[in-house]
Amino acid sequence: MSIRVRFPPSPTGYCHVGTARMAIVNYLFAKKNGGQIVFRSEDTDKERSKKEFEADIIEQLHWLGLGWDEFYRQSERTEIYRKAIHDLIGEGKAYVSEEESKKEPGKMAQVIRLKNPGRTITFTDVVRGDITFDTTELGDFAIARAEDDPLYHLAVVVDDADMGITHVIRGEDHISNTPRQILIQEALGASRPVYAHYPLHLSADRSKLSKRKGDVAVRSYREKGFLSQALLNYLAALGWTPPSGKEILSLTEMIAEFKLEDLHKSGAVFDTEKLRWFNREYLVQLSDDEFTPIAMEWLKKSHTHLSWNESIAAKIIPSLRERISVWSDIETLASEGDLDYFFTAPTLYGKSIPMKKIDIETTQRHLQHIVSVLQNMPAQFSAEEIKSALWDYATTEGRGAVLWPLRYVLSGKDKSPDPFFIASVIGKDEALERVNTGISALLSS
RNA sequence: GGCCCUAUCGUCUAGUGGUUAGGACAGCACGUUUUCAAUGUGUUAACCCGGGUUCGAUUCCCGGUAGGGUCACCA
Repeated sequence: MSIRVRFPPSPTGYCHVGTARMAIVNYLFAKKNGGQIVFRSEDTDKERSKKEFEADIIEQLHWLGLGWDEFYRQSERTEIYRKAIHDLIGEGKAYVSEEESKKEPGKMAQVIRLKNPGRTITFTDVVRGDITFDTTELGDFAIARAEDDPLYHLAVVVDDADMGITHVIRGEDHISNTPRQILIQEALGASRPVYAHYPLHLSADRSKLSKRKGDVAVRSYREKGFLSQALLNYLAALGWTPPSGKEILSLTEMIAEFKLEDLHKSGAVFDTEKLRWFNREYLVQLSDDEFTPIAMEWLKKSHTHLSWNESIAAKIIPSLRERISVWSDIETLASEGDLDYFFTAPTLYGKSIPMKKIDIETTQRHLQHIVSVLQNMPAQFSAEEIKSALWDYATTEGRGAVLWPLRYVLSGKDKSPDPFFIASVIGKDEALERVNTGISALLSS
Protein backbone atom coordinates (compact mmCIF):
# COMPACT_ATOMS: atom_id res chain seq x y z
CA MET A 1 0.00 0.00 0.00
CA SER A 2 1.44 3.32 -0.97
CA ILE A 3 1.80 5.97 1.65
CA ARG A 4 -0.59 8.89 1.72
CA VAL A 5 -0.59 11.76 4.20
CA ARG A 6 -2.61 14.92 4.54
CA PHE A 7 -2.25 18.63 5.21
CA PRO A 8 -5.57 19.43 6.89
CA PRO A 9 -5.49 23.11 7.83
CA SER A 10 -8.59 24.86 8.98
CA PRO A 11 -8.87 28.18 7.14
CA THR A 12 -9.92 30.13 10.20
CA GLY A 13 -6.75 32.21 10.45
CA TYR A 14 -3.60 33.13 8.61
CA CYS A 15 -0.95 30.49 8.10
CA HIS A 16 0.49 29.82 11.54
CA VAL A 17 4.00 28.51 12.12
CA GLY A 18 2.27 25.44 13.55
CA THR A 19 0.52 24.92 10.24
CA ALA A 20 3.87 25.18 8.51
CA ARG A 21 5.40 22.69 10.89
CA MET A 22 2.56 20.23 10.34
CA ALA A 23 3.10 20.54 6.61
CA ILE A 24 6.87 20.17 6.88
CA VAL A 25 6.74 17.00 8.96
CA ASN A 26 4.14 15.41 6.69
CA TYR A 27 6.01 16.54 3.61
CA LEU A 28 9.34 15.13 4.74
CA PHE A 29 7.76 11.82 5.67
CA ALA A 30 5.84 11.53 2.41
CA LYS A 31 8.78 12.47 0.22
CA LYS A 32 11.15 10.19 2.09
CA ASN A 33 8.83 7.26 1.50
CA GLY A 34 7.64 8.03 -2.01
CA GLY A 35 4.19 8.86 -0.71
CA GLN A 36 1.53 11.29 -1.78
CA ILE A 37 0.18 14.38 -0.08
CA VAL A 38 -3.41 15.52 0.08
CA PHE A 39 -4.19 19.14 0.93
CA ARG A 40 -7.56 19.27 2.61
CA SER A 41 -9.13 22.55 3.56
CA GLU A 42 -11.15 21.80 6.70
CA ASP A 43 -13.76 24.46 6.28
CA THR A 44 -16.80 22.82 7.84
CA ASP A 45 -17.16 25.76 10.21
CA LYS A 46 -19.01 28.07 7.86
CA GLU A 47 -18.84 31.08 10.14
CA ARG A 48 -15.14 31.11 10.83
CA SER A 49 -13.73 29.77 7.58
CA LYS A 50 -12.58 32.33 5.06
CA LYS A 51 -11.24 32.03 1.53
CA GLU A 52 -8.71 34.70 2.41
CA PHE A 53 -7.18 32.46 5.07
CA GLU A 54 -7.14 29.46 2.79
CA ALA A 55 -5.34 31.52 0.17
CA ASP A 56 -2.78 32.65 2.72
CA ILE A 57 -2.11 29.11 3.89
CA ILE A 58 -1.57 27.95 0.32
CA GLU A 59 0.62 30.93 -0.47
CA GLN A 60 2.87 30.58 2.57
CA LEU A 61 3.25 26.82 2.18
CA HIS A 62 4.28 27.34 -1.43
CA TRP A 63 6.68 30.06 -0.32
CA LEU A 64 8.33 27.55 2.00
CA GLY A 65 8.75 25.25 -0.97
CA LEU A 66 6.08 22.74 -0.01
CA GLY A 67 3.53 21.27 -2.37
CA TRP A 68 0.90 18.53 -2.63
CA ASP A 69 -0.60 16.08 -5.09
CA GLU A 70 -4.32 16.50 -4.50
CA PHE A 71 -6.52 19.31 -3.22
CA TYR A 72 -9.91 19.13 -1.51
CA ARG A 73 -12.32 21.32 0.41
CA GLN A 74 -14.60 19.71 2.93
CA SER A 75 -17.30 22.26 2.07
CA GLU A 76 -17.46 20.66 -1.37
CA ARG A 77 -17.86 17.13 -0.08
CA THR A 78 -21.19 17.42 1.69
CA GLU A 79 -22.73 14.48 -0.20
CA ILE A 80 -20.06 12.12 0.99
CA TYR A 81 -20.64 13.05 4.60
CA ARG A 82 -24.40 12.97 4.17
CA LYS A 83 -24.24 9.38 3.04
CA ALA A 84 -21.96 8.38 5.89
CA ILE A 85 -24.15 10.07 8.49
CA HIS A 86 -27.29 8.66 6.96
CA ASP A 87 -25.86 5.16 6.98
CA LEU A 88 -24.76 5.44 10.60
CA ILE A 89 -28.23 6.48 11.61
CA GLY A 90 -29.77 3.75 9.50
CA GLU A 91 -27.58 1.14 11.14
CA GLY A 92 -28.50 2.44 14.55
CA LYS A 93 -24.93 3.55 15.27
CA ALA A 94 -25.91 7.19 15.51
CA TYR A 95 -29.10 9.01 16.31
CA VAL A 96 -30.76 12.36 15.98
CA SER A 97 -31.13 14.13 19.27
CA GLU A 98 -33.49 17.01 19.97
CA GLU A 99 -32.01 19.20 22.68
CA GLU A 100 -31.43 22.73 23.81
CA SER A 101 -29.04 24.56 21.54
CA LYS A 102 -25.64 25.25 23.03
CA LYS A 103 -25.10 28.05 20.61
CA GLU A 104 -28.41 29.73 21.28
CA PRO A 105 -29.56 28.79 24.78
CA GLY A 106 -33.30 28.53 25.08
CA LYS A 107 -33.79 27.33 21.53
CA MET A 108 -34.21 23.70 20.64
CA ALA A 109 -31.87 22.22 18.05
CA GLN A 110 -31.10 18.95 16.35
CA VAL A 111 -27.77 17.24 16.86
CA ILE A 112 -26.61 13.91 15.54
CA ARG A 113 -24.74 11.85 18.09
CA LEU A 114 -22.70 8.69 17.82
CA LYS A 115 -23.81 5.81 20.03
CA ASN A 116 -20.71 5.30 22.08
CA PRO A 117 -20.15 1.63 22.87
CA GLY A 118 -17.98 2.84 25.75
CA ARG A 119 -14.92 0.74 25.26
CA THR A 120 -11.32 1.21 26.20
CA ILE A 121 -9.31 2.12 23.15
CA THR A 122 -5.59 1.65 22.74
CA PHE A 123 -3.72 2.92 19.75
CA THR A 124 -0.07 2.92 18.88
CA ASP A 125 1.58 6.24 18.35
CA VAL A 126 4.83 6.22 16.42
CA VAL A 127 6.24 9.00 18.58
CA ARG A 128 4.93 7.94 21.97
CA GLY A 129 4.12 4.26 21.89
CA ASP A 130 0.83 2.82 23.11
CA ILE A 131 -1.77 5.22 24.43
CA THR A 132 -4.92 4.03 26.14
CA PHE A 133 -8.17 5.89 26.72
CA ASP A 134 -11.40 4.99 28.40
CA THR A 135 -14.00 6.36 26.00
CA THR A 136 -17.00 6.05 28.31
CA GLU A 137 -16.34 9.53 29.64
CA LEU A 138 -16.81 10.88 26.12
CA GLY A 139 -20.47 9.94 26.15
CA ASP A 140 -22.47 10.02 22.95
CA PHE A 141 -20.56 12.84 21.34
CA ALA A 142 -21.88 14.97 18.50
CA ILE A 143 -20.75 14.15 14.97
CA ALA A 144 -23.02 16.45 12.95
CA ARG A 145 -25.53 19.22 13.23
CA ALA A 146 -27.55 17.65 10.44
CA GLU A 147 -26.97 15.04 7.76
CA ASP A 148 -25.60 17.70 5.46
CA ASP A 149 -23.75 19.58 8.19
CA PRO A 150 -20.95 17.40 9.57
CA LEU A 151 -18.73 18.26 12.49
CA TYR A 152 -14.96 18.02 12.53
CA HIS A 153 -14.47 14.48 13.80
CA LEU A 154 -16.84 12.92 11.34
CA ALA A 155 -15.50 14.83 8.38
CA VAL A 156 -11.92 13.92 9.27
CA VAL A 157 -12.62 10.23 9.63
CA VAL A 158 -14.74 9.98 6.50
CA ASP A 159 -12.13 11.88 4.49
CA ASP A 160 -9.14 10.00 5.82
CA ALA A 161 -10.84 6.76 4.84
CA ASP A 162 -12.10 8.04 1.51
CA MET A 163 -8.76 9.56 0.56
CA GLY A 164 -6.81 6.49 1.55
CA ILE A 165 -4.76 8.24 4.20
CA THR A 166 -2.27 5.79 5.66
CA HIS A 167 -0.48 8.03 8.17
CA VAL A 168 -2.02 10.69 10.34
CA ILE A 169 0.82 12.95 11.47
CA ARG A 170 -0.28 15.89 13.58
CA GLY A 171 0.31 17.88 16.73
CA GLU A 172 -0.21 16.38 20.14
CA ASP A 173 -3.21 18.61 20.68
CA HIS A 174 -4.98 15.90 18.69
CA ILE A 175 -4.03 12.99 20.94
CA SER A 176 -7.24 13.19 22.87
CA ASN A 177 -9.23 13.50 19.65
CA THR A 178 -7.85 10.22 18.46
CA PRO A 179 -10.02 7.81 20.48
CA ARG A 180 -13.12 9.69 19.36
CA GLN A 181 -12.06 9.40 15.77
CA ILE A 182 -11.26 5.74 16.16
CA LEU A 183 -14.78 5.18 17.49
CA ILE A 184 -16.24 6.79 14.37
CA GLN A 185 -13.85 4.81 12.22
CA GLU A 186 -15.03 1.57 13.75
CA ALA A 187 -18.68 2.52 13.36
CA LEU A 188 -17.96 3.24 9.71
CA GLY A 189 -15.96 0.06 9.26
CA ALA A 190 -12.93 2.06 8.13
CA SER A 191 -9.40 0.93 8.75
CA ARG A 192 -7.13 2.59 11.24
CA PRO A 193 -4.24 4.66 9.93
CA VAL A 194 -0.85 4.87 11.60
CA TYR A 195 -0.79 7.73 14.08
CA ALA A 196 2.09 10.01 14.99
CA HIS A 197 1.63 12.95 17.34
CA TYR A 198 4.50 15.36 17.71
CA PRO A 199 4.73 17.96 20.51
CA LEU A 200 3.80 21.55 19.94
CA HIS A 201 6.16 24.49 19.71
CA LEU A 202 6.09 26.69 22.79
CA SER A 203 6.47 30.37 23.62
CA ALA A 204 9.40 31.56 25.71
CA ASP A 205 7.36 31.02 28.87
CA ARG A 206 6.58 27.46 27.76
CA SER A 207 2.94 28.16 27.08
CA LYS A 208 1.34 27.35 23.77
CA LEU A 209 2.71 29.48 20.95
CA SER A 210 0.09 32.13 20.42
CA LYS A 211 -0.49 35.50 18.89
CA ARG A 212 -0.25 37.19 22.24
CA LYS A 213 3.21 35.81 22.90
CA GLY A 214 4.79 36.84 19.64
CA ASP A 215 4.63 36.39 15.95
CA VAL A 216 2.96 33.23 14.81
CA ALA A 217 2.00 34.17 11.27
CA VAL A 218 4.32 32.81 8.62
CA ARG A 219 3.68 35.88 6.53
CA SER A 220 4.99 38.15 9.25
CA TYR A 221 8.34 36.33 9.26
CA ARG A 222 8.35 36.62 5.52
CA GLU A 223 7.62 40.34 5.73
CA LYS A 224 10.37 40.82 8.27
CA GLY A 225 12.78 39.48 5.74
CA PHE A 226 13.43 35.94 6.85
CA LEU A 227 14.48 33.61 4.08
CA SER A 228 12.08 30.77 3.38
CA GLN A 229 14.81 28.14 3.58
CA ALA A 230 15.89 29.44 6.97
CA LEU A 231 12.38 29.34 8.41
CA LEU A 232 11.80 25.93 6.88
CA ASN A 233 15.06 24.59 8.27
CA TYR A 234 14.48 26.06 11.72
CA LEU A 235 10.92 24.78 11.97
CA ALA A 236 12.00 21.32 10.90
CA ALA A 237 14.99 21.24 13.25
CA LEU A 238 12.95 22.38 16.23
CA GLY A 239 11.69 19.03 17.44
CA TRP A 240 13.71 16.78 15.20
CA THR A 241 17.39 15.92 15.04
CA PRO A 242 18.61 14.29 11.85
CA PRO A 243 20.90 11.28 12.30
CA SER A 244 23.82 13.24 10.87
CA GLY A 245 23.37 15.83 13.61
CA LYS A 246 23.67 18.61 11.07
CA GLU A 247 21.81 21.84 11.80
CA ILE A 248 21.84 23.47 8.40
CA LEU A 249 20.07 21.22 5.91
CA SER A 250 18.46 21.78 2.55
CA LEU A 251 14.99 20.39 1.94
CA THR A 252 16.55 17.57 -0.05
CA GLU A 253 18.93 16.70 2.76
CA MET A 254 16.11 16.77 5.28
CA ILE A 255 14.07 14.38 3.16
CA ALA A 256 17.00 12.02 2.89
CA GLU A 257 17.52 11.98 6.65
CA PHE A 258 13.93 12.00 7.84
CA LYS A 259 12.47 9.29 10.04
CA LEU A 260 9.21 9.66 11.94
CA GLU A 261 10.77 7.85 14.88
CA ASP A 262 13.35 10.62 15.29
CA LEU A 263 10.73 13.20 16.15
CA HIS A 264 11.24 14.41 19.71
CA LYS A 265 8.76 13.67 22.44
CA SER A 266 8.89 16.92 24.36
CA GLY A 267 7.86 20.41 23.34
CA ALA A 268 10.48 22.92 22.25
CA VAL A 269 10.53 26.67 22.75
CA PHE A 270 10.42 28.70 19.56
CA ASP A 271 13.45 30.96 19.87
CA THR A 272 13.68 33.94 17.57
CA GLU A 273 17.39 34.41 18.31
CA LYS A 274 18.19 31.00 17.00
CA LEU A 275 15.96 31.57 13.99
CA ARG A 276 17.98 34.70 13.28
CA TRP A 277 21.14 32.64 13.42
CA PHE A 278 19.70 30.16 10.92
CA ASN A 279 18.71 33.04 8.72
CA ARG A 280 22.16 34.53 8.78
CA GLU A 281 23.62 31.16 7.81
CA TYR A 282 21.46 31.25 4.71
CA LEU A 283 22.04 34.93 4.08
CA VAL A 284 25.80 34.54 3.86
CA GLN A 285 25.32 31.75 1.36
CA LEU A 286 23.64 34.11 -1.08
CA SER A 287 25.76 35.20 -4.01
CA ASP A 288 26.34 38.91 -4.60
CA ASP A 289 23.92 38.75 -7.49
CA GLU A 290 21.25 37.41 -5.21
CA PHE A 291 22.07 39.61 -2.25
CA THR A 292 22.47 42.99 -3.92
CA PRO A 293 19.06 43.61 -5.49
CA ILE A 294 17.16 42.58 -2.37
CA ALA A 295 19.42 44.57 -0.07
CA MET A 296 19.03 47.54 -2.38
CA GLU A 297 15.26 47.29 -2.21
CA TRP A 298 15.26 47.21 1.59
CA LEU A 299 17.73 50.04 1.76
CA LYS A 300 15.66 52.18 -0.56
CA LYS A 301 12.45 51.71 1.34
CA SER A 302 14.22 52.31 4.66
CA HIS A 303 15.61 55.63 3.56
CA THR A 304 12.67 57.76 2.67
CA HIS A 305 13.72 60.57 4.99
CA LEU A 306 17.18 60.96 3.54
CA SER A 307 18.64 62.22 0.35
CA TRP A 308 18.75 59.05 -1.66
CA ASN A 309 21.84 58.41 -3.69
CA GLU A 310 21.89 55.28 -5.78
CA SER A 311 25.64 55.08 -6.22
CA ILE A 312 26.30 55.54 -2.52
CA ALA A 313 23.71 52.89 -1.77
CA ALA A 314 25.44 50.50 -4.14
CA LYS A 315 28.73 51.09 -2.36
CA ILE A 316 27.47 50.37 1.13
CA ILE A 317 25.67 47.17 0.27
CA PRO A 318 28.72 44.94 0.66
CA SER A 319 29.15 46.24 4.21
CA LEU A 320 25.55 45.34 4.98
CA ARG A 321 26.36 41.70 4.44
CA GLU A 322 28.21 41.38 7.66
CA ARG A 323 25.90 43.60 9.66
CA ILE A 324 22.56 41.89 9.21
CA SER A 325 20.95 38.58 10.09
CA VAL A 326 17.58 39.36 8.53
CA TRP A 327 16.64 41.77 5.77
CA SER A 328 14.68 43.98 8.13
CA ASP A 329 17.89 44.62 10.07
CA ILE A 330 18.61 47.09 7.28
CA GLU A 331 15.50 48.95 8.34
CA THR A 332 16.66 48.89 11.95
CA LEU A 333 20.10 50.15 11.01
CA ALA A 334 18.55 52.97 9.05
CA SER A 335 16.06 53.92 11.73
CA GLU A 336 18.81 54.04 14.34
CA GLY A 337 20.79 56.43 12.16
CA ASP A 338 23.57 53.95 11.45
CA LEU A 339 23.43 54.56 7.73
CA ASP A 340 22.67 58.29 7.67
CA TYR A 341 26.27 59.43 7.52
CA PHE A 342 26.80 57.73 4.20
CA PHE A 343 24.21 60.00 2.66
CA THR A 344 24.31 63.18 4.72
CA ALA A 345 27.04 64.98 6.66
CA PRO A 346 26.67 64.28 10.39
CA THR A 347 26.35 66.80 13.18
CA LEU A 348 29.61 66.84 15.12
CA TYR A 349 30.30 67.50 18.78
CA GLY A 350 33.75 68.95 19.18
CA LYS A 351 34.31 67.15 22.45
CA SER A 352 33.78 63.76 20.87
CA ILE A 353 36.43 64.24 18.23
CA PRO A 354 39.66 63.52 20.10
CA MET A 355 40.30 60.03 21.29
CA LYS A 356 40.36 59.93 25.06
CA LYS A 357 43.59 61.21 26.60
CA ILE A 358 44.61 62.92 23.38
CA ASP A 359 44.64 66.71 23.45
CA ILE A 360 42.99 69.07 21.02
CA GLU A 361 46.17 70.35 19.46
CA THR A 362 47.45 66.90 18.64
CA THR A 363 44.09 65.89 17.25
CA GLN A 364 44.02 69.01 15.14
CA ARG A 365 47.46 68.25 13.79
CA HIS A 366 46.34 64.75 12.79
CA LEU A 367 43.21 66.01 11.08
CA GLN A 368 45.26 68.64 9.30
CA HIS A 369 47.58 65.94 8.03
CA ILE A 370 44.60 63.94 6.84
CA VAL A 371 43.40 66.99 4.92
CA SER A 372 46.68 67.23 3.10
CA VAL A 373 46.63 63.54 2.29
CA LEU A 374 43.06 63.73 1.04
CA GLN A 375 43.90 66.66 -1.16
CA ASN A 376 46.36 64.51 -3.02
CA MET A 377 43.84 61.73 -3.58
CA PRO A 378 41.82 61.35 -6.76
CA ALA A 379 38.13 62.26 -6.60
CA GLN A 380 37.19 58.62 -6.14
CA PHE A 381 39.32 56.08 -4.36
CA SER A 382 39.01 52.71 -2.72
CA ALA A 383 39.14 52.01 1.00
CA GLU A 384 42.45 50.26 0.43
CA GLU A 385 43.92 53.28 -1.32
CA ILE A 386 43.07 55.79 1.39
CA LYS A 387 44.14 53.30 3.99
CA SER A 388 47.57 52.84 2.54
CA ALA A 389 47.90 56.60 2.17
CA LEU A 390 47.30 57.07 5.89
CA TRP A 391 48.49 53.89 7.47
CA ASP A 392 52.13 54.67 8.06
CA TYR A 393 51.30 58.04 9.55
CA ALA A 394 48.66 56.52 11.81
CA THR A 395 51.00 53.78 12.91
CA THR A 396 53.71 56.24 13.76
CA GLU A 397 51.46 58.69 15.56
CA GLY A 398 49.20 56.21 17.23
CA ARG A 399 46.38 54.59 15.32
CA GLY A 400 43.69 55.46 17.78
CA ALA A 401 44.84 59.05 18.02
CA VAL A 402 44.61 59.47 14.27
CA LEU A 403 41.85 57.14 13.22
CA TRP A 404 39.30 57.69 15.96
CA PRO A 405 38.94 61.42 15.15
CA LEU A 406 38.83 60.67 11.44
CA ARG A 407 36.16 58.07 11.90
CA TYR A 408 34.17 60.32 14.17
CA VAL A 409 34.21 63.36 11.91
CA LEU A 410 33.14 61.22 9.00
CA SER A 411 30.33 59.42 10.83
CA GLY A 412 29.39 61.52 13.83
CA LYS A 413 29.02 58.23 15.68
CA ASP A 414 30.88 56.48 18.46
CA LYS A 415 30.34 53.25 16.59
CA SER A 416 30.56 52.81 12.86
CA PRO A 417 32.41 50.95 10.13
CA ASP A 418 36.04 51.97 9.69
CA PRO A 419 36.94 55.43 8.40
CA PHE A 420 38.59 54.20 5.22
CA PHE A 421 35.42 52.54 4.10
CA ILE A 422 33.30 55.58 4.90
CA ALA A 423 35.71 57.89 3.09
CA SER A 424 35.74 55.68 0.03
CA VAL A 425 31.94 55.70 -0.06
CA ILE A 426 31.45 59.46 0.26
CA GLY A 427 34.40 60.46 -1.96
CA LYS A 428 37.18 63.00 -1.74
CA ASP A 429 35.20 66.24 -1.71
CA GLU A 430 32.71 65.18 0.90
CA ALA A 431 35.42 63.65 3.06
CA LEU A 432 37.47 66.81 2.95
CA GLU A 433 34.48 68.88 3.86
CA ARG A 434 33.68 66.70 6.83
CA VAL A 435 37.24 66.74 8.09
CA ASN A 436 37.39 70.50 7.80
CA THR A 437 34.07 70.82 9.59
CA GLY A 438 35.54 68.57 12.24
CA ILE A 439 38.56 70.81 12.69
CA SER A 440 36.32 73.84 13.20
CA ALA A 441 34.13 71.96 15.66
CA LEU A 442 37.21 70.76 17.48
CA LEU A 443 38.64 74.26 17.88
CA SER A 444 35.39 75.78 19.05
CA SER A 445 34.76 73.09 21.63
C1' G B 1 -10.46 19.18 38.51
C1' G B 2 -10.76 14.23 35.20
C1' C B 3 -8.04 12.00 31.32
C1' C B 4 -3.56 11.90 28.18
C1' C B 5 1.51 13.34 27.40
C1' U B 6 6.39 15.21 28.70
C1' A B 7 10.94 16.26 31.87
C1' U B 8 19.70 16.94 30.26
C1' C B 9 23.03 23.99 30.56
C1' G B 10 18.82 30.34 30.03
C1' U B 11 17.16 28.10 24.88
C1' C B 12 17.63 23.97 20.98
C1' U B 13 19.74 19.27 21.81
C1' A B 14 23.53 14.58 21.78
C1' G B 15 24.35 10.66 24.89
C1' U B 16 25.34 6.34 28.39
C1' G B 17 23.79 1.01 33.75
C1' G B 18 30.43 3.05 35.11
C1' U B 19 31.72 9.50 30.31
C1' U B 20 36.14 15.05 32.42
C1' A B 21 27.84 14.39 30.44
C1' G B 22 29.35 16.40 24.04
C1' G B 23 27.55 20.17 20.42
C1' A B 24 24.61 24.65 18.73
C1' C B 25 22.21 29.61 19.98
C1' A B 26 22.58 33.29 23.56
C1' G B 27 26.20 35.17 27.47
C1' C B 28 31.14 36.31 29.20
C1' A B 29 36.71 36.99 28.42
C1' C B 30 40.71 37.63 25.29
C1' G B 31 42.82 38.22 20.31
C1' U B 32 42.10 40.08 15.72
C1' U B 33 45.77 46.22 11.51
C1' U B 34 41.17 52.65 16.42
C1' U B 35 35.18 51.93 17.62
C1' C B 36 30.99 48.85 15.87
C1' A B 37 30.17 44.60 12.97
C1' A B 38 32.25 40.18 11.16
C1' U B 39 35.85 36.60 12.55
C1' G B 40 39.31 33.42 15.81
C1' U B 41 40.34 31.33 20.60
C1' G B 42 38.90 30.34 25.39
C1' U B 43 35.05 30.07 28.99
C1' U B 44 30.49 30.16 32.50
C1' A B 45 26.21 26.94 32.66
C1' A B 46 22.40 21.04 32.90
C1' C B 47 20.96 15.29 34.00
C1' C B 48 13.41 18.20 38.42
C1' C B 49 12.71 15.79 43.50
C1' G B 50 12.06 11.29 46.51
C1' G B 51 12.07 6.21 46.81
C1' G B 52 13.44 1.63 44.83
C1' U B 53 16.34 -2.23 41.33
C1' U B 54 21.75 -2.59 41.05
C1' C B 55 28.39 -3.31 43.03
C1' G B 56 27.02 1.31 40.54
C1' A B 57 22.12 5.16 38.31
C1' U B 58 21.41 11.08 34.54
C1' U B 59 20.09 6.38 32.08
C1' C B 60 15.51 1.08 34.28
C1' C B 61 10.82 0.96 37.70
C1' C B 62 7.35 3.50 41.06
C1' G B 63 5.65 7.97 43.41
C1' G B 64 5.77 13.23 43.73
C1' U B 65 6.46 17.92 41.49
C1' A B 66 6.41 21.05 37.37
C1' G B 67 5.01 22.03 32.40
C1' G B 68 1.99 21.00 28.13
C1' G B 69 -2.43 19.05 25.71
C1' U B 70 -7.60 17.98 25.98
C1' C B 71 -12.31 17.75 28.10
C1' A B 72 -17.90 22.02 22.19
C1' C B 73 -23.77 21.89 18.42
C1' C B 74 -14.59 24.91 16.89
C1' A B 75 -11.11 22.67 14.15
